Amino acid sequence: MASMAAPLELVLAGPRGEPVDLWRTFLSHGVADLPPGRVDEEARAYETTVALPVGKPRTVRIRAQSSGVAAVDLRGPRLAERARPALLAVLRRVLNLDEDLSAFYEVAAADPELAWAAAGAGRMVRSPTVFEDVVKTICTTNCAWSATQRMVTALVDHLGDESAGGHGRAFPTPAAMAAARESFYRNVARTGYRGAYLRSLAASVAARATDLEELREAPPQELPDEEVERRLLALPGVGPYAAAHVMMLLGRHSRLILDSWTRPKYARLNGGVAASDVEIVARFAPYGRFAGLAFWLYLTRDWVADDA
DNA sequence: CGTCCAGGTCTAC
DNA sequence: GGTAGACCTGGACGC
Repeated sequence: MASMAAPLELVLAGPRGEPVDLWRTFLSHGVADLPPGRVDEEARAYETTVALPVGKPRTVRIRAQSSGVAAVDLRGPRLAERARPALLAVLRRVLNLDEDLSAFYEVAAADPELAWAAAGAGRMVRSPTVFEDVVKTICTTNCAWSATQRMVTALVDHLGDESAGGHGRAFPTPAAMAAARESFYRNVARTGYRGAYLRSLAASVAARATDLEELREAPPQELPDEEVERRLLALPGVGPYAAAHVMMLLGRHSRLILDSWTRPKYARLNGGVAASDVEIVARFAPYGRFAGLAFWLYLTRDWVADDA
Protein backbone atom coordinates (compact mmCIF):
# COMPACT_ATOMS: atom_id res chain seq x y z
CA MET A 1 0.00 0.00 0.00
CA ALA A 2 1.34 3.37 -1.03
CA SER A 3 2.20 5.67 1.80
CA MET A 4 1.26 8.74 -0.21
CA ALA A 5 -1.69 9.11 -2.54
CA ALA A 6 -0.78 9.52 -6.18
CA PRO A 7 -1.78 12.92 -7.58
CA LEU A 8 -5.11 13.09 -9.35
CA GLU A 9 -4.50 13.55 -13.06
CA LEU A 10 -6.41 13.49 -16.30
CA VAL A 11 -4.78 12.50 -19.57
CA LEU A 12 -5.72 15.13 -22.13
CA ALA A 13 -6.41 13.22 -25.28
CA GLY A 14 -9.48 12.14 -27.18
CA PRO A 15 -10.35 8.49 -27.77
CA ARG A 16 -8.33 8.43 -30.99
CA GLY A 17 -5.50 10.52 -29.63
CA GLU A 18 -6.99 13.87 -30.63
CA PRO A 19 -5.28 16.87 -29.06
CA VAL A 20 -7.19 18.69 -26.33
CA ASP A 21 -6.88 22.42 -25.88
CA LEU A 22 -7.77 22.57 -22.19
CA TRP A 23 -8.05 26.33 -21.92
CA ARG A 24 -10.29 26.57 -24.94
CA THR A 25 -12.39 23.77 -23.46
CA PHE A 26 -12.85 25.81 -20.28
CA LEU A 27 -14.00 28.70 -22.49
CA SER A 28 -16.01 26.54 -24.84
CA HIS A 29 -19.39 28.09 -24.06
CA GLY A 30 -21.05 30.39 -21.54
CA VAL A 31 -22.97 27.79 -19.59
CA ALA A 32 -19.67 26.27 -18.45
CA ASP A 33 -19.19 29.37 -16.30
CA LEU A 34 -22.46 28.96 -14.40
CA PRO A 35 -22.38 27.65 -10.79
CA PRO A 36 -21.14 25.39 -9.50
CA GLY A 37 -18.68 25.67 -12.37
CA ARG A 38 -16.40 28.68 -12.62
CA VAL A 39 -13.64 29.65 -14.99
CA ASP A 40 -10.72 31.22 -13.14
CA GLU A 41 -9.19 33.39 -15.85
CA GLU A 42 -6.30 34.46 -13.67
CA ALA A 43 -5.24 30.97 -12.66
CA ARG A 44 -6.34 29.53 -16.00
CA ALA A 45 -8.23 26.91 -14.06
CA TYR A 46 -11.73 25.49 -13.95
CA GLU A 47 -13.31 25.03 -10.57
CA THR A 48 -16.47 23.07 -9.92
CA THR A 49 -18.28 20.89 -7.43
CA VAL A 50 -19.54 17.49 -8.47
CA ALA A 51 -21.70 14.88 -6.79
CA LEU A 52 -20.24 11.38 -6.44
CA PRO A 53 -22.08 8.05 -6.32
CA VAL A 54 -21.13 7.72 -2.67
CA GLY A 55 -20.44 10.36 -0.05
CA LYS A 56 -20.48 14.11 -0.19
CA PRO A 57 -19.87 16.13 -3.35
CA ARG A 58 -16.31 17.24 -4.00
CA THR A 59 -14.96 20.59 -5.07
CA VAL A 60 -12.05 20.48 -7.50
CA ARG A 61 -9.79 22.76 -9.48
CA ILE A 62 -8.57 21.56 -12.84
CA ARG A 63 -5.61 23.14 -14.60
CA ALA A 64 -3.05 22.23 -17.20
CA GLN A 65 -0.05 20.57 -15.63
CA SER A 66 2.29 19.45 -18.35
CA SER A 67 1.83 18.67 -21.97
CA GLY A 68 -1.16 16.41 -22.30
CA VAL A 69 -1.93 16.20 -18.60
CA ALA A 70 -4.33 18.12 -16.37
CA ALA A 71 -3.87 18.25 -12.61
CA VAL A 72 -6.91 17.95 -10.38
CA ASP A 73 -6.57 19.85 -7.12
CA LEU A 74 -8.97 18.40 -4.63
CA ARG A 75 -10.38 20.85 -2.10
CA GLY A 76 -11.31 19.59 1.35
CA PRO A 77 -10.37 16.34 3.06
CA ARG A 78 -8.42 13.56 1.40
CA LEU A 79 -10.41 11.37 -0.94
CA ALA A 80 -10.73 7.70 -0.12
CA GLU A 81 -8.67 5.58 -2.49
CA ARG A 82 -11.71 3.65 -3.66
CA ALA A 83 -13.54 6.88 -4.55
CA ARG A 84 -10.83 8.16 -6.92
CA PRO A 85 -11.98 6.33 -10.05
CA ALA A 86 -15.51 7.68 -9.65
CA LEU A 87 -14.27 11.25 -9.29
CA LEU A 88 -11.98 10.96 -12.30
CA ALA A 89 -14.80 9.44 -14.34
CA VAL A 90 -17.07 12.39 -13.55
CA LEU A 91 -14.33 14.85 -14.48
CA ARG A 92 -13.66 13.07 -17.77
CA ARG A 93 -17.35 13.50 -18.46
CA VAL A 94 -17.21 17.18 -17.50
CA LEU A 95 -14.31 17.80 -19.88
CA ASN A 96 -15.96 15.60 -22.48
CA LEU A 97 -12.69 13.72 -22.94
CA ASP A 98 -14.39 10.66 -24.35
CA GLU A 99 -15.98 12.40 -27.32
CA ASP A 100 -14.37 11.24 -30.56
CA LEU A 101 -13.58 14.41 -32.48
CA SER A 102 -11.17 12.79 -34.94
CA ALA A 103 -13.64 12.77 -37.83
CA PHE A 104 -14.44 16.42 -37.23
CA TYR A 105 -10.76 17.32 -37.15
CA GLU A 106 -10.26 15.61 -40.50
CA VAL A 107 -12.98 17.77 -41.99
CA ALA A 108 -11.69 20.87 -40.24
CA ALA A 109 -8.09 20.36 -41.30
CA ALA A 110 -9.13 20.40 -44.94
CA ASP A 111 -11.02 23.67 -44.49
CA PRO A 112 -9.11 26.96 -44.36
CA GLU A 113 -11.87 28.53 -42.24
CA LEU A 114 -11.65 25.82 -39.63
CA ALA A 115 -8.18 24.33 -39.80
CA TRP A 116 -7.23 26.11 -36.59
CA ALA A 117 -9.80 24.07 -34.68
CA ALA A 118 -8.04 20.77 -35.33
CA ALA A 119 -5.44 21.78 -32.73
CA GLY A 120 -7.83 20.81 -29.96
CA ALA A 121 -10.93 23.01 -30.08
CA GLY A 122 -14.50 21.75 -30.05
CA ARG A 123 -14.61 19.87 -26.77
CA MET A 124 -17.42 21.36 -24.69
CA VAL A 125 -17.41 21.54 -20.92
CA ARG A 126 -20.42 19.74 -19.57
CA SER A 127 -22.13 19.33 -16.27
CA PRO A 128 -21.91 15.97 -14.52
CA THR A 129 -25.49 15.25 -15.53
CA VAL A 130 -27.58 16.03 -18.59
CA PHE A 131 -30.28 17.15 -16.17
CA GLU A 132 -28.03 19.93 -14.90
CA ASP A 133 -27.26 21.10 -18.43
CA VAL A 134 -30.93 21.07 -19.42
CA VAL A 135 -31.91 23.11 -16.36
CA LYS A 136 -29.12 25.62 -16.94
CA THR A 137 -30.05 25.93 -20.59
CA ILE A 138 -33.70 26.60 -19.75
CA CYS A 139 -32.42 29.31 -17.43
CA THR A 140 -30.69 31.00 -20.37
CA THR A 141 -33.90 31.39 -22.38
CA ASN A 142 -35.63 34.71 -22.89
CA CYS A 143 -33.66 36.66 -20.33
CA ALA A 144 -30.41 38.53 -19.86
CA TRP A 145 -27.30 36.66 -18.76
CA SER A 146 -27.46 38.34 -15.34
CA ALA A 147 -30.83 36.71 -14.77
CA THR A 148 -29.48 33.32 -15.79
CA GLN A 149 -26.68 33.71 -13.27
CA ARG A 150 -29.11 34.73 -10.54
CA MET A 151 -31.40 31.76 -11.15
CA VAL A 152 -28.68 29.12 -11.31
CA THR A 153 -26.79 30.59 -8.36
CA ALA A 154 -29.93 30.44 -6.24
CA LEU A 155 -30.61 26.83 -7.22
CA VAL A 156 -27.10 25.80 -6.19
CA ASP A 157 -26.87 27.92 -3.03
CA HIS A 158 -30.25 26.96 -1.63
CA LEU A 159 -30.87 23.44 -2.94
CA GLY A 160 -27.41 21.97 -3.60
CA ASP A 161 -25.55 19.65 -1.24
CA GLU A 162 -22.43 21.07 0.34
CA SER A 163 -19.16 19.50 -0.68
CA ALA A 164 -16.76 17.80 1.71
CA GLY A 165 -14.92 20.52 3.58
CA GLY A 166 -17.55 23.10 2.67
CA HIS A 167 -15.74 24.54 -0.36
CA GLY A 168 -18.84 24.67 -2.55
CA ARG A 169 -22.16 23.11 -3.37
CA ALA A 170 -23.09 20.67 -6.08
CA PHE A 171 -25.95 21.38 -8.44
CA PRO A 172 -29.20 20.22 -6.80
CA THR A 173 -30.53 16.75 -7.51
CA PRO A 174 -33.80 16.38 -9.41
CA ALA A 175 -35.42 15.31 -6.14
CA ALA A 176 -34.22 18.43 -4.34
CA MET A 177 -35.49 20.65 -7.15
CA ALA A 178 -38.81 18.82 -7.25
CA ALA A 179 -39.22 19.20 -3.50
CA ALA A 180 -38.62 22.96 -3.54
CA ARG A 181 -41.78 24.98 -3.23
CA GLU A 182 -43.24 27.19 -5.89
CA SER A 183 -42.53 30.14 -3.62
CA PHE A 184 -38.82 29.33 -3.79
CA TYR A 185 -38.83 29.54 -7.58
CA ARG A 186 -40.96 32.67 -7.54
CA ASN A 187 -39.44 34.65 -4.67
CA VAL A 188 -35.91 33.35 -4.21
CA ALA A 189 -34.61 32.07 -7.55
CA ARG A 190 -37.00 34.46 -9.33
CA THR A 191 -37.32 32.13 -12.28
CA GLY A 192 -40.57 33.68 -13.47
CA TYR A 193 -42.68 31.48 -15.71
CA ARG A 194 -39.75 29.02 -15.93
CA GLY A 195 -40.46 27.84 -12.39
CA ALA A 196 -43.26 25.54 -13.47
CA TYR A 197 -41.07 24.10 -16.23
CA LEU A 198 -38.19 23.44 -13.85
CA ARG A 199 -40.36 21.84 -11.18
CA SER A 200 -42.19 19.54 -13.56
CA LEU A 201 -38.93 18.56 -15.29
CA ALA A 202 -37.27 17.82 -11.95
CA ALA A 203 -40.26 15.83 -10.75
CA SER A 204 -40.37 13.78 -13.93
CA VAL A 205 -36.65 12.98 -13.75
CA ALA A 206 -36.82 12.25 -10.03
CA ALA A 207 -39.71 9.85 -10.63
CA ARG A 208 -37.72 8.20 -13.43
CA ALA A 209 -40.47 8.98 -15.91
CA THR A 210 -37.85 10.91 -17.88
CA ASP A 211 -34.30 9.63 -18.42
CA LEU A 212 -32.07 12.43 -19.63
CA GLU A 213 -28.80 10.64 -18.93
CA GLU A 214 -29.68 8.09 -21.58
CA LEU A 215 -29.30 10.84 -24.16
CA ARG A 216 -25.61 11.06 -23.30
CA GLU A 217 -24.99 7.35 -23.13
CA ALA A 218 -26.86 6.07 -26.16
CA PRO A 219 -24.78 5.80 -29.36
CA PRO A 220 -26.06 7.61 -32.47
CA GLN A 221 -26.87 4.32 -34.19
CA GLU A 222 -29.32 3.60 -31.41
CA LEU A 223 -30.52 7.16 -30.86
CA PRO A 224 -30.05 9.36 -33.93
CA ASP A 225 -29.87 13.15 -33.59
CA GLU A 226 -33.48 13.43 -34.78
CA GLU A 227 -34.63 11.27 -31.88
CA VAL A 228 -32.47 13.11 -29.33
CA GLU A 229 -33.90 16.39 -30.58
CA ARG A 230 -37.44 15.05 -30.48
CA ARG A 231 -37.05 13.98 -26.85
CA LEU A 232 -35.49 17.28 -25.83
CA LEU A 233 -38.22 19.30 -27.55
CA ALA A 234 -40.77 17.30 -25.59
CA LEU A 235 -39.37 18.69 -22.32
CA PRO A 236 -41.14 21.69 -20.77
CA GLY A 237 -39.40 24.93 -21.66
CA VAL A 238 -37.13 23.35 -24.26
CA GLY A 239 -37.54 24.65 -27.79
CA PRO A 240 -35.27 24.67 -30.86
CA TYR A 241 -32.61 26.88 -29.28
CA ALA A 242 -32.40 24.93 -26.01
CA ALA A 243 -32.45 21.57 -27.78
CA ALA A 244 -29.59 22.61 -30.06
CA HIS A 245 -27.59 23.90 -27.11
CA VAL A 246 -28.01 20.73 -25.06
CA MET A 247 -27.26 18.63 -28.14
CA MET A 248 -23.97 20.44 -28.63
CA LEU A 249 -23.00 19.46 -25.10
CA LEU A 250 -24.06 15.89 -25.86
CA GLY A 251 -21.73 15.77 -28.84
CA ARG A 252 -24.68 15.84 -31.24
CA HIS A 253 -23.50 18.56 -33.57
CA SER A 254 -25.97 18.50 -36.43
CA ARG A 255 -28.12 21.38 -35.13
CA LEU A 256 -27.15 25.04 -35.14
CA ILE A 257 -27.69 27.16 -32.03
CA LEU A 258 -29.66 30.11 -33.35
CA ASP A 259 -30.45 32.77 -30.79
CA SER A 260 -30.12 36.46 -30.03
CA TRP A 261 -26.38 36.07 -29.40
CA THR A 262 -25.36 33.86 -32.32
CA ARG A 263 -27.32 35.73 -35.01
CA PRO A 264 -25.71 39.15 -34.49
CA LYS A 265 -22.30 37.58 -33.87
CA TYR A 266 -22.59 35.76 -37.17
CA ALA A 267 -23.64 38.96 -38.91
CA ARG A 268 -20.65 40.78 -37.43
CA LEU A 269 -18.20 38.14 -38.64
CA ASN A 270 -20.01 38.09 -41.96
CA GLY A 271 -18.99 41.64 -42.77
CA GLY A 272 -21.85 43.18 -40.86
CA VAL A 273 -24.40 41.59 -43.14
CA ALA A 274 -27.33 39.96 -41.39
CA ALA A 275 -28.36 36.56 -42.66
CA SER A 276 -31.59 34.66 -42.24
CA ASP A 277 -31.60 31.42 -40.29
CA VAL A 278 -32.18 29.54 -43.51
CA GLU A 279 -29.12 31.16 -45.09
CA ILE A 280 -26.96 30.38 -42.06
CA VAL A 281 -28.10 26.76 -41.98
CA ALA A 282 -27.40 26.48 -45.70
CA ARG A 283 -23.90 27.86 -45.31
CA PHE A 284 -22.99 25.25 -42.69
CA ALA A 285 -24.93 22.37 -44.22
CA PRO A 286 -21.80 21.08 -46.01
CA TYR A 287 -20.37 20.17 -42.60
CA GLY A 288 -23.12 17.57 -42.26
CA ARG A 289 -23.31 16.08 -38.77
CA PHE A 290 -20.73 18.64 -37.62
CA ALA A 291 -22.64 21.68 -38.89
CA GLY A 292 -23.52 22.93 -35.42
CA LEU A 293 -19.98 22.54 -34.12
CA ALA A 294 -18.51 24.28 -37.16
CA PHE A 295 -20.97 27.14 -36.65
CA TRP A 296 -20.21 27.44 -32.94
CA LEU A 297 -16.45 27.41 -33.45
CA TYR A 298 -16.76 29.96 -36.24
CA LEU A 299 -18.55 32.23 -33.77
CA THR A 300 -16.31 31.64 -30.76
CA ARG A 301 -12.88 31.49 -32.35
CA ASP A 302 -12.02 34.92 -30.93
CA TRP A 303 -12.84 33.86 -27.38
CA VAL A 304 -9.26 32.61 -27.18
CA ALA A 305 -6.33 34.37 -28.79
CA ASP A 306 -4.80 32.35 -31.59
CA ASP A 307 -1.46 30.84 -30.61
CA ALA A 308 0.29 31.27 -33.88
C1' DC B 1 -41.59 56.49 -15.53
C1' DG B 2 -42.94 53.71 -19.77
C1' DT B 3 -40.95 50.71 -23.28
C1' DC B 4 -37.97 47.42 -24.93
C1' DC B 5 -35.74 43.16 -24.87
C1' DA B 6 -32.23 39.65 -23.26
C1' DG B 7 -28.34 33.27 -25.42
C1' DG B 8 -37.21 31.65 -26.46
C1' DT B 9 -41.20 28.80 -25.74
C1' DC B 10 -46.02 27.77 -25.69
C1' DT B 11 -50.65 28.13 -27.13
C1' DA B 12 -54.09 29.24 -30.25
C1' DC B 13 -55.46 30.12 -34.40
C1' DG C 1 -46.91 23.99 -41.00
C1' DG C 2 -46.48 28.69 -40.11
C1' DT C 3 -47.37 32.88 -37.39
C1' DA C 4 -49.20 36.41 -33.63
C1' DG C 5 -49.44 37.27 -28.43
C1' DA C 6 -48.55 36.29 -23.94
C1' DC C 7 -45.14 35.36 -20.62
C1' DC C 8 -41.68 36.41 -15.42
C1' DT C 9 -37.84 39.33 -14.60
C1' DG C 10 -34.97 43.33 -14.35
C1' DG C 11 -31.37 46.16 -16.59
C1' DA C 12 -30.93 49.54 -20.34
C1' DC C 13 -32.63 52.93 -22.62
C1' DG C 14 -35.62 57.16 -24.15
C1' DC C 15 -38.53 60.79 -22.67
